[in-house]
Amino acid sequence: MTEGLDPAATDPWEPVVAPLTVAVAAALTAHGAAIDPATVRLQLDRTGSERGDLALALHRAAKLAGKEPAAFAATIAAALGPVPGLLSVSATGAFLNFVADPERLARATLGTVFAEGEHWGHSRALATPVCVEHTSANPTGPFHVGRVRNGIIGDTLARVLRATGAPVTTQYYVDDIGRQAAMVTWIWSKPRAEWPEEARAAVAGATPEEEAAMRPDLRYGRPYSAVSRYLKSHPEAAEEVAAISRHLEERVDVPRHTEIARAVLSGMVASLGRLGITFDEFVWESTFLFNGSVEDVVARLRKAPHAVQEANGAWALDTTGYGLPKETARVIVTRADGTSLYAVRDIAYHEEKFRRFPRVIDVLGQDHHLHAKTLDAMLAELGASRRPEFVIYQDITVPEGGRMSTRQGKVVFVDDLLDEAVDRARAEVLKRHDDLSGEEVDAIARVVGAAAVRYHIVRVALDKNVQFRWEDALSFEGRSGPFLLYAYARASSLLRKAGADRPTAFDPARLATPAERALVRTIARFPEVVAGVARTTHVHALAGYAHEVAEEFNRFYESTPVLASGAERESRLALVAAARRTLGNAMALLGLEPLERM
RNA sequence: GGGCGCGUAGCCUAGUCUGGAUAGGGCACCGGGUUCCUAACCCGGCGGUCGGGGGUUCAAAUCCCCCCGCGCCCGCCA
Repeated sequence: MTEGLDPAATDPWEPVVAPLTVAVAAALTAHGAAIDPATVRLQLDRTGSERGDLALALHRAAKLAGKEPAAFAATIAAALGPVPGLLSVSATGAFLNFVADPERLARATLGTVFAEGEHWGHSRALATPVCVEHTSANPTGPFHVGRVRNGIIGDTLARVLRATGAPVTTQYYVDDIGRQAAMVTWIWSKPRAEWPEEARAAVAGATPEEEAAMRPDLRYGRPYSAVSRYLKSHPEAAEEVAAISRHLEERVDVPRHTEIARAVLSGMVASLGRLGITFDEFVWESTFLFNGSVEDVVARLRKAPHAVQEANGAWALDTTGYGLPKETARVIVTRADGTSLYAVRDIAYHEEKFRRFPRVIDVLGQDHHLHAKTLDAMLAELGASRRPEFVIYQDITVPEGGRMSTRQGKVVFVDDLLDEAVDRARAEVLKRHDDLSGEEVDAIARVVGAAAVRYHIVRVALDKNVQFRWEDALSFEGRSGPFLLYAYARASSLLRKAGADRPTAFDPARLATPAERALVRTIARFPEVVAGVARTTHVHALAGYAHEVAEEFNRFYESTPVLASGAERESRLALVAAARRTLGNAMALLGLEPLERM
């Protein structure tokens, strides 16, 4: 679809910005401030205001030229002849303000939107294949909201990278041999009568039939916290779990282990599916143990320049030279008994990734930050030529303090949140419609509920803790997922009523009201936003942009008649179609399903 | 104790990388708007020592230093 198109040409602002930066750089250079166009572009303020669409501060350039700033700005403004795409240039104090030609921008913007359709906003800037690993929670029970932030960030990032031309493979790394998975197997392979009292209590109340009907992650996950607590005070039981772990590592058959792990994972994945999160591949940690690659990594690490053997026979790596804090510089490679640790197995996994992908991105919670640095140091020690890029996000915290924790009972499960969101959405739908079937109502409620939850989590910057509060997570107003869906549905309704699904004929001169022009300017920024998110991994910026588009569309909608308008009707319908397309494409990148009506 | 991240109105949040002109939104609260295209909306109002102090600069929410608060990490767990 976009074949043959110059990637830069798909950004409607580009035909304005490119000649402008060249012209300004030339004027500055001619007046004693030698600055190249690239620097001008970087310093150009594109936020837009009532003063203009673009602005440039000239204080530094004035200093360079040895002139008084305001006078210098006036000189430059006067020196700039007509610039293609610009309506006016003015100097205010030491600032230069530029107003883009709105008709030209409207023509370029709507034209590009219609030409590119579902690829509008996308580019082919990043051609390098990339593996995005995210979520990777242990198969021990249902997802809580804290865990799912990883999946929402990872899935959104994968969608954005695909939209910028990268072939993306998403992976979920399943730890099927560690202590956590062993705990689940340990309890479920015991007769119920031999379970610790607290574990029995955790599963009480369900008949065998009810239990069999439960989704596997819910079913097998119930005794997990009780078992975890029990093991802390019962070393003999902890030893049994450790034995299971060892057997797994030694490939001794552990009855039911794989069956349970797979079942639990299938339930967890179903839960993520409700949020639109899917994976291309599941990678089982055990494969690296069984195919000999862990053994190989261990052998190479023991011969590495900074390898040291402890008195008890354990092997470690001194990573002091890699910038890790002194206290954590000694990384254990193998235990005294010779068995491997998670960090070492993760190296085998990453070496495998790099054999297949030139670029590797890992989405990790902040609790794994040190692990990420350690992994990087160990890969360096092994002479790896490529390193993973880490996308680190902060935790979701709860009002009573600290992050969510299943074991401490400070937890909200994804399914419970989604169920509540869908229930509330259903009530909202029923308030407004009596013409829909039960299935239609349910279908809308499912989409709206999922959008509310997913948007609530992506909207916050990665490096910020998200405070979880039910009422905020379930908001259908203001800066929310349903707000986006609502604007989309309104636009869809207009086009439906006009009987024009794909209006493409428009006259830019007819889009002259402030609301129309503001909407065009916002739509035009979409490609830049997508490219920026791909570059920075700041997926929350996309959530913010989508809200802006919906907001501008709503303002336009409230202030401007479309169907009942006269000569402007066709052009306004085209603008509605462009807004709907932009919103739809942005929502697709955010993993939100559009609704034609709600 | 050491390390990483964060601190913006009653609450949540954008902007910090790349310093610029009155710090954008949302929730809550107050006041308006529907014989008209979906009021899950729009318009107006209220509300800000950008955690505190110092520094750099013509200019600091943004850069540097110190301090305070919060989250997390510092396992031969994962």
